[in-house]
Amino acid sequence: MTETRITSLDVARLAGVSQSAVSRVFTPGASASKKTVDRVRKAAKELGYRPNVLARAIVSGKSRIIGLVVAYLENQFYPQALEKLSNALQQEGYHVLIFLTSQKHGKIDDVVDEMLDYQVDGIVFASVAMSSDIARRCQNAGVPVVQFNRREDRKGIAAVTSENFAGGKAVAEFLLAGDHRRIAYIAGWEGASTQRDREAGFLEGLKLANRALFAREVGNFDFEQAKAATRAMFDVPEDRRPDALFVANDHMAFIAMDVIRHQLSLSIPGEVSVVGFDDVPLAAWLSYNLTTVRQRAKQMVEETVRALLEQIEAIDTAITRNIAVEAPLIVRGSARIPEGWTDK
Amino acid sequence: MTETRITSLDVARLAGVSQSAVSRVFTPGASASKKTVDRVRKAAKELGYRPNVLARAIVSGKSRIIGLVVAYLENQFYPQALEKLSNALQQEGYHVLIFLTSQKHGKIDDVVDEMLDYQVDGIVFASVAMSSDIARRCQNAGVPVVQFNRREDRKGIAAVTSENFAGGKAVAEFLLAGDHRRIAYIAGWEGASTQRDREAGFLEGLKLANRALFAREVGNFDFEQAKAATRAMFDVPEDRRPDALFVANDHMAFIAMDVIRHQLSLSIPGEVSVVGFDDVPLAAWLSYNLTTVRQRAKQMVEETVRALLEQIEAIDTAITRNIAVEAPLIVRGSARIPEGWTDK
DNA sequence: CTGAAAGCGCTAACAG
DNA sequence: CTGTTAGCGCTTTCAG
Repeated sequence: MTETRITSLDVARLAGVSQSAVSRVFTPGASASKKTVDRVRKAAKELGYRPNVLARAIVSGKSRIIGLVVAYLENQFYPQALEKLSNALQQEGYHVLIFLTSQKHGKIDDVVDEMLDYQVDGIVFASVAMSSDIARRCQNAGVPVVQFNRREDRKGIAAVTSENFAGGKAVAEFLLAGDHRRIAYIAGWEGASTQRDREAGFLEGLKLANRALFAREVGNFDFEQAKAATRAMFDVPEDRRPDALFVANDHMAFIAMDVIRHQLSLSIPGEVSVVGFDDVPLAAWLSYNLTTVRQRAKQMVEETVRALLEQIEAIDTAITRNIAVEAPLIVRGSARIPEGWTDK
Repeated sequence: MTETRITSLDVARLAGVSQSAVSRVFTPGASASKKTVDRVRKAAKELGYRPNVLARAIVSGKSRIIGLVVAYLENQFYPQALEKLSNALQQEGYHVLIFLTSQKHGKIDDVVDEMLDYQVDGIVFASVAMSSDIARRCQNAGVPVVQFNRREDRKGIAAVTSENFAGGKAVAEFLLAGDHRRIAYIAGWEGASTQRDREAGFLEGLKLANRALFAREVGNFDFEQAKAATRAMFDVPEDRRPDALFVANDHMAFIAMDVIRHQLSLSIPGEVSVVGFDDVPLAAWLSYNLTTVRQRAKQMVEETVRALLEQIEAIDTAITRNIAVEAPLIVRGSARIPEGWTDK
């Protein structure tokens, strides 16, 4: 076996045409006579030739690689989104260079440099905080950026999220309708727009009914912290214990449920109603059967890809904008269902 | 803002040296006087220069990209492994081009072509069936391959797995020691070596005690199929119902537990003991608290990276071999614990 | 439509 | 150690 790379020149020789003819045949916006095309294709197949993407990238400036930065895959929402995103981009002829990174500050700057080194055609930041410096660097390099599941107030970066505010508000309305008296909230990382928007919507919903939050803890989207937060909130005398809990995402809601049920032996939804946010597959499993707000991952991904390609192929007018996908409340069994409640 | 790429030539001019001097400074096996290095580095920093990885790849033949093919991310074991793998490779200066693909036959062939197009330095196949054709194509292209969590009997491809046979056997011993009478098994996809090895070890364990399997169904590592399999197995008169169940992986074990507990109202481990395989994070959560065999993802990843780099940097003798990582039984609460049982 | 020629940005001999 | 000189495999003018 050869181990030698077959080049367009090899094909050209076999087909009896020039090397540039071969190039044209394999270039989308080509122009070649049917005769040439046929001969080249035949020779190419015979040799098993495939254009060298790297060489093409270097000269055309388009690598057809999209950089993807994800902070952590523990929360089931991200693997799921990653899977969809990868498939959608592959569909469009792009490939995904993946970077998993902690939120650590220096780290992410390095990551951006490394992506730029590969001349990625675009970058998706999934739920990672972005310094304005990063945005600037990407812009300088002419690389489109879109944020997935987090938005920045700062203008100029496209972002795709759910309607987090509306989702949070809907949870408040649902809990209120269920006649809950002591409504509590476990927050995610307060630097995250998702967290802020969900909480703001939730509080707005309470406020419209002239009600205030009964208790609040911060779980930081982290497993251990959410566990501690739940214990702090519920391991108290009964009269100070919440009867309803909204958790900023499903991942934390699960551990909250575990603590409430298995460590404190309280019944859900009998003594405590729990509502989450995301609707990851696990939420539907019978052990949790979690009432939650659904993030439509598929739509979010579609919008992300659209926003990205729009910028990449932009003749000029790529309007960077924030897109929010509708997020419906999915009623299951972890929270008391108000009498006569019907899903919309 | 410029938008123009800074090249080594720009740096050379500013530093007052030749272009190749710049190249040398940025090439690991370089040789340049301290003076040159300093001047180049300074000029580079001033311009914000970074070598173009693609150009480097094309001429050096090394892209420092590793292709990763994963079948599905639903099973928590894979996101977890992916995260570790990505980090480990980044540590070594490699980057991961990720391909998520169904097992569909044509698909994976295309994927390999696409990776080869990018001149990946190596490929990791995580739990995907490999045709011998694929192996050959990679070998032809001189691209090292290692399989993660699946091995092929065919020689010539390195593979990293757990000690699946021993793990399965340990489960049998544990269940036997727990005095279970009707021991059942839910299998994964029968084309997978992991499935075969786990089952073979399990059966061997039973056989050594002169016992046979009481019932067997196939779950194919699939959520819905595992659900159906569990129902078929347990929704029967009590005298035909197993009192112990080994499931080929945690992912299926969870749904089995849900069906047993919440649909059939049987108690675990009171009426049925359940044991899984993988020890994904969810297994430790209180709702499941699953006794299972641990796959040491960290070690598996380390071995994978080692095997890969060994082949990539191979002077010549890269012995392709199968590596099996020890897989200990983790005793939790989903299966009756034999009296006097102590973890080793 | 086609071939010749000029690069893309970089590494790797090769003489000094 | 350094600069000069060839390329790597491909796209893209530019004349025909």
